[in-house]
Amino acid sequence: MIDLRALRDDPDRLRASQRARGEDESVVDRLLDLDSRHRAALARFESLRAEQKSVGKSVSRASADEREALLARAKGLAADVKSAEAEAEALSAELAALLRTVPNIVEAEAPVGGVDDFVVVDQVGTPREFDFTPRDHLELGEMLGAIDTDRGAKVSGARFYFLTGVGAMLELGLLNLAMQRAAANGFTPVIPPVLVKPETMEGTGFLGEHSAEVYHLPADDLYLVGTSEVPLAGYHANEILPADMLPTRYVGWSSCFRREAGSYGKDTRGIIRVHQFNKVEMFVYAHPDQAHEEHLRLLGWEREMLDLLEVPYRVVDIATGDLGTSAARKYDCEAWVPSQGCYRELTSTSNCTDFQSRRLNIRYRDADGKPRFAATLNGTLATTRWIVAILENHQREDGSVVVPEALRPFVGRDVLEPVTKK
RNA sequence: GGUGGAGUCGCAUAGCGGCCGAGUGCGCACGCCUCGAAAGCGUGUGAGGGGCGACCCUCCGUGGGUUCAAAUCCCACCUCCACCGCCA
Repeated sequence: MIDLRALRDDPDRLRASQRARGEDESVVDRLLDLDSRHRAALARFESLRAEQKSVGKSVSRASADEREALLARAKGLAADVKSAEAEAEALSAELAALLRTVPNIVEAEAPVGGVDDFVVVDQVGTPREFDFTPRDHLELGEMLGAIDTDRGAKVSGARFYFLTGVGAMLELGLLNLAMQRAAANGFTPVIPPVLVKPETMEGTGFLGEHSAEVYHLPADDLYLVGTSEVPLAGYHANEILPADMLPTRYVGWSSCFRREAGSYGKDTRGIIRVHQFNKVEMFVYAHPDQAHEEHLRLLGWEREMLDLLEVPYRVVDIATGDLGTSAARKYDCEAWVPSQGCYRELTSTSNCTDFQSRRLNIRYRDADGKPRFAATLNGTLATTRWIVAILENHQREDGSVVVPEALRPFVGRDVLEPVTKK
């Protein structure tokens, strides 16, 4: 949620942001209009209410003969107050509803444009030259006895899979390495709930344009999270954090659930795009003035992980039109996938500034003792999808896969050997 | 799932439907006292919102209701505690 008072002072800032996102600019004037009507209604209600209170008080002190008249007046006022309050509340609800549809204001430095207008910030490593035809991750996974999508489909349906044997070990190793690195960097490890209440899901901004992506359990009115960003953002909801607590860094490990609605026919093979996967996610509560620097630090930690896994990747500055609702700026790291001959997203780090904090009411006490909204940031340290990049980039002609050095202690072996020839 | 109890301004507690429209203790901050400290004394001490301002409004788990007036009465829900049952 954006800051209404800041909007009053500088409406052009939101206009520019909406333009950059390719979103409706007229919302600015509708907001300003609703806001002033709301404040007028509120003033009306408040003065009537003040009068009602003072008249009400005088009722008890009044003599018997004054009483009748006062009571009549008080009754009249009660009715007026009720309708004035209803009017103010209606406008307030309308304003809040409109405000909820407005995405975060983008960082001025973010590249402007759509999905394809990202800027490549850096490129690390070069795609490997194969002197044989590289296999894709699913073929490798099946040879290694690591990935079983047939049985995944049998048991749970399309976009589900089993990780078995070295596949399971590889995933655990990857996630453990990520947790271990994050802990070493000062993050507090967290295993959060993966079912959350509506207000938590709403607060993180996932029930807007992405609501079709989210699993909902109607019997309990709970949502399955698509990332541990959701419970980690809710963790400090409705709290005022002491100033010296910032930045507070958490690293969450959770299963993630996504409906992948509307992606029929896209990435149907293997485990690139699935309904359930595991993810290690960094989540930081920061001082708004330090959010940008913290964002770059998160990117740095993501790159450290990718470096450890020895896969070629590039860093991409996402364009304004492709930013999520809550993000003011977003960097993705994309790893080279040999079988596809292109880079695919492995990490994503967003600076949500105080957008989520406003919705979730997450504050900190500033130096002057006043509560202010904190900034929130998130970034990926490992996901199931990384297995794709690891298998494909480190494969050998016979279908075996060399385990990256850093992963070996966690996986327990140097090379994954095929269990079946194909 | 059942029965009983409880949810008040950081913590702990008080609170007859209006006259305290939230009191007291602790904690905290500042001041006095002191060579310095402790103790003692004094003052202050929540959040959100509106108004140029004086000020005003909202919030006593949440949401409804009764009333001129509700922390206080009624209804529903949520959470916590205790015990019982069921499952592991």
